[in-house]
Amino acid sequence: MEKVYSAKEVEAKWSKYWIDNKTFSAKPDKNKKPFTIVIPPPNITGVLHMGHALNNTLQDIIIRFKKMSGFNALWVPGTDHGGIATQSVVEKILKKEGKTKFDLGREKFLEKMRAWRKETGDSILEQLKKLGCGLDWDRTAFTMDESRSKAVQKAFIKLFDKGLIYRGKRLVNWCPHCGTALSDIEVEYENEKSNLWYIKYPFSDGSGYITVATTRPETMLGDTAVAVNPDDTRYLKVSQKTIKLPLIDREIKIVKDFTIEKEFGTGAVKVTPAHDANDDAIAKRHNLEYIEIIDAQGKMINVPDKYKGLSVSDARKAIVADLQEQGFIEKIEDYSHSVGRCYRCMTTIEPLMSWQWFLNVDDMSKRAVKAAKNKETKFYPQSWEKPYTLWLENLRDWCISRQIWWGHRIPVYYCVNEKGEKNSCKPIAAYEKPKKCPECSGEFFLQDNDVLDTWFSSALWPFSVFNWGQNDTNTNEDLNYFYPTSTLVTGHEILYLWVARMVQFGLEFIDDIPFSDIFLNGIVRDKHGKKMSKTLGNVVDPILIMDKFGTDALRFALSQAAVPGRDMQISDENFLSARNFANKIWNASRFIIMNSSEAGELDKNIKPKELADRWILDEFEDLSAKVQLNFTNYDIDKAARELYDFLWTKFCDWYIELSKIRIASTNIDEKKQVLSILIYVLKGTLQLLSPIMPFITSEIWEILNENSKETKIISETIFPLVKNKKEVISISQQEMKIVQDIIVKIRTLRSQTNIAPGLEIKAIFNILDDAKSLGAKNNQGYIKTLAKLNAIEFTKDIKRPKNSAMTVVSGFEIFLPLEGLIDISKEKNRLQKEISNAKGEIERTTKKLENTSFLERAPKEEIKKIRDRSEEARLKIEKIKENLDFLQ
RNA sequence: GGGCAGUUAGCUCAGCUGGAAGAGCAUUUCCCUUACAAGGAAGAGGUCGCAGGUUCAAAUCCUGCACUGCCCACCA
Repeated sequence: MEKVYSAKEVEAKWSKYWIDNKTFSAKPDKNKKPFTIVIPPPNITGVLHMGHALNNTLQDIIIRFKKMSGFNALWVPGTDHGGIATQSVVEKILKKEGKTKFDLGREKFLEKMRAWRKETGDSILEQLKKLGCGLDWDRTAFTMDESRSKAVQKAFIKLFDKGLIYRGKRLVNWCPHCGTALSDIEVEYENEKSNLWYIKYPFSDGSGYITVATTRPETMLGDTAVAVNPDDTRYLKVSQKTIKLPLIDREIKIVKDFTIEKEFGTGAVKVTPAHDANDDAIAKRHNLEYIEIIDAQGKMINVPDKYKGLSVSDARKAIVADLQEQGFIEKIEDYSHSVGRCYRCMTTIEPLMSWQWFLNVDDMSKRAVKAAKNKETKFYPQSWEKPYTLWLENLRDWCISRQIWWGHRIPVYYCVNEKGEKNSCKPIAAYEKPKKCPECSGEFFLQDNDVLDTWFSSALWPFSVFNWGQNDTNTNEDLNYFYPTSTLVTGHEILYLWVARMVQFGLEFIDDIPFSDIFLNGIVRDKHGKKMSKTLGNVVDPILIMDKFGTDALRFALSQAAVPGRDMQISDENFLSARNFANKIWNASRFIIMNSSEAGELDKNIKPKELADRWILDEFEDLSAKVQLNFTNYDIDKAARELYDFLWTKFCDWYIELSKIRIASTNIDEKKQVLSILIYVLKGTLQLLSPIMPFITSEIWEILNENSKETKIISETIFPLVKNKKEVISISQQEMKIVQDIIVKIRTLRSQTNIAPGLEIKAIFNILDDAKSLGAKNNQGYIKTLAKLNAIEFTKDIKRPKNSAMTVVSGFEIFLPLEGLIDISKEKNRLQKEISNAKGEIERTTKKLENTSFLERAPKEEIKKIRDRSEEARLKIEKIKENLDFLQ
């Protein structure tokens, strides 16, 4: 074994091994309990970023943990076609060639899309292999492959036939850049500095005007009313009047609506039903006319020639200028308000009227809410449940059609005549083009041009990956066994976009929730707390981190930072420290392996006879229980920290150091004993760590078992059983604490009196309390080794050795005779400081002990603890003072 | 406007079923001690955001407030 752990070869070896040997493939098996995770399918546009690295590391940890806990663990891989996002990437490439998708036409363009997918499609899955993910690669799915497409069709047809999917012309969120409608959650709102224009709308009868305040003056050409609050005393008498719209002189009414806030602006609102969601609602209540003035390209239509064809922003400038010139602008204020943008291209959304397909989700939403409230779907952390149910309760129908080409084409066919003109027959939803129209017996059909929202197929993912929808039955062997899946691990940013819809569809189609646990991970931020983004240039590439620090280091650093539901800041320091940890594990193992190979065959039976042995075994049991509990509760961060602390501090700094004296022993039995315990604890710890750091633990495990009959594959092993341990500190742990205290005290003494670290010296322990000193007496060997002493003299009432450094621990005084070596004045200062520390302790404790309420109400053990502490501090001061006198 | 998190050592964060303030990194001193200098030993560094309250006892429970970040909402 090399002195420094080199991750590269080890990682390449094991990620290949797991794939070649199908370590993580799973089939239905009645004798084992399933544990299933379905991957959040990354978009095929994607390259692995930190968010993926985190999300998939967490899933892999859970899968490996469950597998090693005896479950039939399955993790299904796959990718998403990504709808608008992916199409726009290819469109950008076309644009560089000076072409648009229309130059190619639908079929050619889709060919191009498929070619692009083939080329770059699954590269992210390759990166997941590098990350070590224990996925069942034979099950790799794609949202647009044959099986998944069939599932989409089946789902659509079912919903259509049930009457839940319908087509209508409605006000939708329209992205002029992407040229498609979007659902409500695909719009992101952002505050923008703008103006509030106050425009005078003259009454038709010439009796003055009413002023409206608006952020969108250009839409005035589509106004069909002005609305005021019915309680607004300023406008009590205006409702009989009409208004003559400036610039175009169209006559519009004044309506009264309770939603209008009197305090805002002038309390009078211009109403543009065809281009504003609020106005649309008002228009419905008051039966107002809809006038469309903006088209799908974001250009003005149905307006005077002067404005026709202008973009929205140009139209705004022109209209404001004209209004100003004609004296209709009362004033212009600075104003900041939120503007909706397309979540893919950040273009400002235009609300406009459009023919679209909608899905009525009322019933599914209610069922999803019920499932959450009954804790059938549980959230980790729980705080997400409330916003989740709130969102579901206030859902409007989902606009599922998109005017793009890349996606699942809507399986609806219209009966047409020979010229291709639509007949009035009812559209038909079907897998294939119908042969004959049931209404008119016509034989010509056209398929709907739109495709489905990419999230429609994503919503089917938890069961479409198990090939739901391939036939008339609603289930199959895989679904029966693996569905509902166990845990969904994802970021909260797609809680509504994806998670909620999977639950809705699972309940709708399978009549069961898709997963019981929803584990939400946070966002990975840079070291300044900024979200990583290409434009900011602060993106940390996980692949580079893997190459630089090792994949296990990346995984460990992410795990340690992954407090459920919380964002995390991460930087090279985290990875560096994790890499050092990997090296530490490597070297500890190296030490043990080197020595055990010299020792020959080891005892299988562990006979812990020494304090240190009992102690480390107790500590290991605690660790095992804690880590397994943490994994179960998705507290991956806690598990990582527990393992780090145990391995580094308890195992390496203490137990291995303590074991050295016995390893060096000439007594071969003694040597074998301690080595068998070292190996036992090391192996167990490697197992517990292997879900987080699978590569290094696999490698060490293999080396450890080189000549053994045990499996050489750590992933195939089962975790050590957790004994039902009480939450108390064991006797060994108490005793060990005393020994450690003594060692640290002596080392401190040595360090502060500048005794050369290598120099072995003698110590005198002057016993003050026989009972308390027993532990030290029984474990002198440890104290000598770790405190570098060549002898310990136990005495009572000794004469103080001349010029010695001293300190007091529980049960005795310790003297280090250092004739001629110590600086008397320095030693005095040091002792003074110890006294002042002890005095502080006395002050704190006496304050409590003089408090009668404390003595009356606090538990007895607590009072005893304080008394002991107080007494110890008192004794300490007394002894140090004696020594100070002696030094003088 | 509503909701949810967070505020602890210079930095990143643990601790929060109430009983002596913790880790990593950075920093100071010493040490290349035969597992590891990607290491070891010993230090220094905090009135736990502010103000009240409950309690014998509060970083931990309750109530306000401030700041930061996120989410939701029909902010014309």
